[in-house]
Parts: sequence; structure tokens; C-alpha cells
Amino acid sequence: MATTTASQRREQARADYDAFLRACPTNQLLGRLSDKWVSLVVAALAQGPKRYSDIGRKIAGVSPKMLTQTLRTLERDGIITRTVTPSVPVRVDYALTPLGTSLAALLTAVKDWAETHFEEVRDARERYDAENPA
Amino acid sequence: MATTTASQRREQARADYDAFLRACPTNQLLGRLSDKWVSLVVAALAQGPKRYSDIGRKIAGVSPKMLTQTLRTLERDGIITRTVTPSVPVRVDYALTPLGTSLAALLTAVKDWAETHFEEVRDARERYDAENPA
DNA sequence: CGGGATCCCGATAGATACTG
DNA sequence: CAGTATCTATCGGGATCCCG
Repeated sequence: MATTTASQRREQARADYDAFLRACPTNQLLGRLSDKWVSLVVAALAQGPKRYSDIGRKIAGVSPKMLTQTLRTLERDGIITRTVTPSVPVRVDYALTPLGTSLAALLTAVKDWAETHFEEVRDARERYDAENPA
Repeated sequence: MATTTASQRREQARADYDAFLRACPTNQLLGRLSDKWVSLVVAALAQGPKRYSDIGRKIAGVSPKMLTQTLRTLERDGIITRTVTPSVPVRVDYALTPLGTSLAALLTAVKDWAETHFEEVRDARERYDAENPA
């Protein structure tokens, strides 16, 4: 009894922690931004509304599945709007909402940080790699 | 001939695109932040230097492997420092570098955005889910 | 205490093929 | 044109064991 191993305790801790993280807005947002395609789609639409295949062409390496999936979640979160024009053939336009625009601004802030400090990171890596031979 | 199928073209496109993305600082940073534990570690260390197991306790759901892995990449990128005190038993302290502190500031900006707009996102989701029955 | 090495599993990105 | 459905391969993440 009391075979409370470290992993068991950690498992319990993770359960609590996961619940906490899921409730945390910041973490949810980070999860969104982390999604490989989200930032690219937002960046593409920041230049103006686009059609489905225009986005696909702009991003150039995405499969239809991932593009649709990404667009759906962004639509659900109120980041973009989806407008269907029932012509022949069908025409679907995507555009940023005001919320999406403010997200794009945040993305720009991240971009600025990355560009500002990129050299520091690069130098740090070279130093680290030099000191730690494989 | 000219059996250039859509998937083949996309494959080529992805090769180019991947190279482009890897060279893009912004994307690299997003890749870092996207890492589930990075933001948590940075946040933990933002309150001051900590020992390995202190961080582990603070984060509470992380496995030793992921913690070490996360700390290593952050050290390599010059975000944190690792200080070994060869006492018995060994003591290892981690702390944010100036670069790490500025990253923490960026993280705060993200956090602010998330908290500011969280309700909008929540409302948008509820609306979407109501309009799109499973 | 701090961490490396190894095996394993579930999630998920992506290819392919089909539909309205 | 704008998707959807299915299947598969990959891989991050975790458990476990062991070393300095």
C-alpha cells in the first residue's frame, strides 16, 4: 500500500494542471498561435480578403485538409469570416474580423521581437554549440 | 509526360517553403513559444532564479525528460543560464538572461491580449457552435 | 539531486481519392 | 472551385531504468 510512486503523483498533478491550463486564456491563445498554419493564414489575410484557393496558393505548401481545418477553427474563434457566394462555380471569401486584425497586430509585435533579437539568439546558439561538441 | 500532378507540385512547393520558413526568425520564435513548456518555464523563472526541482514542482505536470529538454533548448538560445554548483549533492540553478527577460515581456503582451479578448473569443465560439449543430 | 538513454504509444499532419 | 472522408506514417511526449 501507499505505493504512491513519483509517476503516479505526477499523473494526478498533470490532471489538475491540464484542467488549469485549459481554463487559462493565455495558454489557449498560445496553443492557437503555435499551430503551424494559423499565423500564416492570418498574415495572408492581413493583406486583404482572399478566396480559398488564393490562400492555398499564397501559402504554397498546405494540403486542402489542413487549410480547411485551420480556417474552420479561426472562423469559430471569431478571427475570420467566411462568406459564401452561391454562384457557379461557388465562391468563398475569407476575411479578418476586427478581432482578427488585432491578432495580426499582436503577431506583428512577435515578429518585431524576433527580428530584433534574432542575432542574439543565433550568436548564443553558435556559442553553445561550440562549447558543447556533439 | 508532364505528369506534373498537383501533389508533386505541392511537394516541390513545400520543399521551397520549408526552407523559407526555417530561415524566418518569426517562425522560429513561434515554434519556440508553441512548445508547451517553454512559456511555463519562462514564466516560472520570471519570478527569480530557481533550481531544477523547484521548476519541476512549480510546473507540476512535467516529466523530467521534457523539463530537461526544454531547459536545454532555452539555454542554447540564450534565454536562460545554467549554473552548476559542484557541492554534494549537486546543485543547479537556472535564471533568465536579459534576452530571456525581454522574452518574458513579450509573453506578457501576449497574455494581455488573451485576457483582453478572451470574452470575444468565447462568445464567438458559442455563437458558432449554436449555428453549427454537430 | 540532476539528468542521459531507451522504448513505446497516442495524437495528428499529410497523401490520396471522392463529392456537391 | 471548395471542400470532405479515409488511411497511414511520423513523431512528440511520457514512462522507466540507470548513471555521475
